[in-house]
Amino acid sequence: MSCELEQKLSRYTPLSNDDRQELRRALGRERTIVARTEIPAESGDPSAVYAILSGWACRSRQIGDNRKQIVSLLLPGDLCDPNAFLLQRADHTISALTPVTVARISGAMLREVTTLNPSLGLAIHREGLATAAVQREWTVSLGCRSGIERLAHLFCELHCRLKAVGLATETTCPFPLTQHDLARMLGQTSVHINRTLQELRGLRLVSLRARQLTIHDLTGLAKMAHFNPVYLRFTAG
Amino acid sequence: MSCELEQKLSRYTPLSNDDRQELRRALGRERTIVARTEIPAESGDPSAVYAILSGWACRSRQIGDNRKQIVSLLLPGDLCDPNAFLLQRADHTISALTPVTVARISGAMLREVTTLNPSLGLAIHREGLATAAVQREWTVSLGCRSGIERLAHLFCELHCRLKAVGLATETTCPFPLTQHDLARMLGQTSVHINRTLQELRGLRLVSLRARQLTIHDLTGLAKMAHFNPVYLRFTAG
DNA sequence: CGGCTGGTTGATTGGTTTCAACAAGCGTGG
DNA sequence: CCACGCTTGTTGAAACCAATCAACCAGCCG
Repeated sequence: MSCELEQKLSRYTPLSNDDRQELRRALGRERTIVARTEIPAESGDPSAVYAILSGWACRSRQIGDNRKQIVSLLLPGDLCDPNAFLLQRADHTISALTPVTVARISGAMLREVTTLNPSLGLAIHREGLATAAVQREWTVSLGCRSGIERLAHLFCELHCRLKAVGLATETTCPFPLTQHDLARMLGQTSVHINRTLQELRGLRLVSLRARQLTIHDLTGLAKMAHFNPVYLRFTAG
Repeated sequence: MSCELEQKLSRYTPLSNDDRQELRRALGRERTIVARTEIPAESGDPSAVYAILSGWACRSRQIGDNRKQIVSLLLPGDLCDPNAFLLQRADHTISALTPVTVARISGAMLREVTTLNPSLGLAIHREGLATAAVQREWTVSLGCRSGIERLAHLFCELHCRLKAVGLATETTCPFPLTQHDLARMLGQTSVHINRTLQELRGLRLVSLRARQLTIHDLTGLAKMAHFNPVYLRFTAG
């Protein structure tokens, strides 16, 4: 169970040993990206995807000269289609927030594996649905959650996603994002993120120190965030 | 060219007469939904999708008792997967904003048609990519565009999408949304939408009367909105 | 040590919400 | 037919949340 992708996909539908072996076979060309640099588009194969093996990355979009919005976070076990940005290379980038390792899955390999192993195909399809649901939920957060609710919701989402791939305990998870990153994700300034963070700490809900998030009251946090994990589509277990 | 879906898909990749015929064959069970009511989930076939034949609909998400966010708009020619909300029926609904007619495409039919007609498969795949890009762009708008920029961007997006299916002229398009709808889309109150709308009119960029949008200065509007249509993935023509 | 990044704090400004009232359009029923 | 209610749009004043600007602190690393 070394591979987070394998672990995550098995949370969408049960995978046999054969499925798991095929998945490993599909992973090619591993590469490392240094923190705070852009992950270059895969030239040649427009239907290839990257699997994030370790580290955190993000999709972001620049508006004008001094505005930048992080539109999604990519965690270990996530799939990202760089083809989605082939057409818009000018203004949409995927970049590493920490040191990141990725493995390429070619379009041909993807088709081969998903037709030979329907369970894998189903799991990958559900992964796509979950990704879309996360994106919608970010829209909801930005559209109608208050500052403190947004932050609470993000913490719930990330804790849940990381726990699904074995990278979080019941109460803690790694949290390499800076307050500036959080600000660009949640549509606020880092100054205000800072104050909101203090408020959450004051309410004894979470604390964030030394790149680690500790959740003191998950129920309270979820309630404040109006967080309902069903949209992430993980099955129990 | 009566069907908007056909017209839209042909904007992603050229379609042969056979492709078009197959697409028509795939459309089943047409049904009508009255304005301001929910479109019920398709029970039974979780991989079936709906094609919007006419009218405007939206996906929306309720938070608490009095907050509601419209997360996406569904226009004629759009596909929507009601399976995406099977798992979260409680809090995510698709509802008609105007009278709407939809046609069901069963999961089996979808697979059959896309394997027999690769061009159709490609076009539908690209449609999915474009939908995801639109969702990301809404995230960007809510995250870092000002009130007036958001409204300008939405107008550009909708005009472009409607023009792609032949429902808009160079300068006008139907616009059945109320200011309250706009507010729930753009994360603001209808009062503020009202004032922003007046500002856009004052700048001679657009006017909105009698359920019709008139764009007086598309270049100016796009500039104000930081609108770049490439993300919609329509090919020229 | 110096310089850098990331975090913290305070004072001020400003964009939006909220609340409240009112006008216009429209379909319905007395 | 007009009255009535309902939805949609419009306007003003006050309150508030978050941005801005600016300064400062802590930790880290070359």
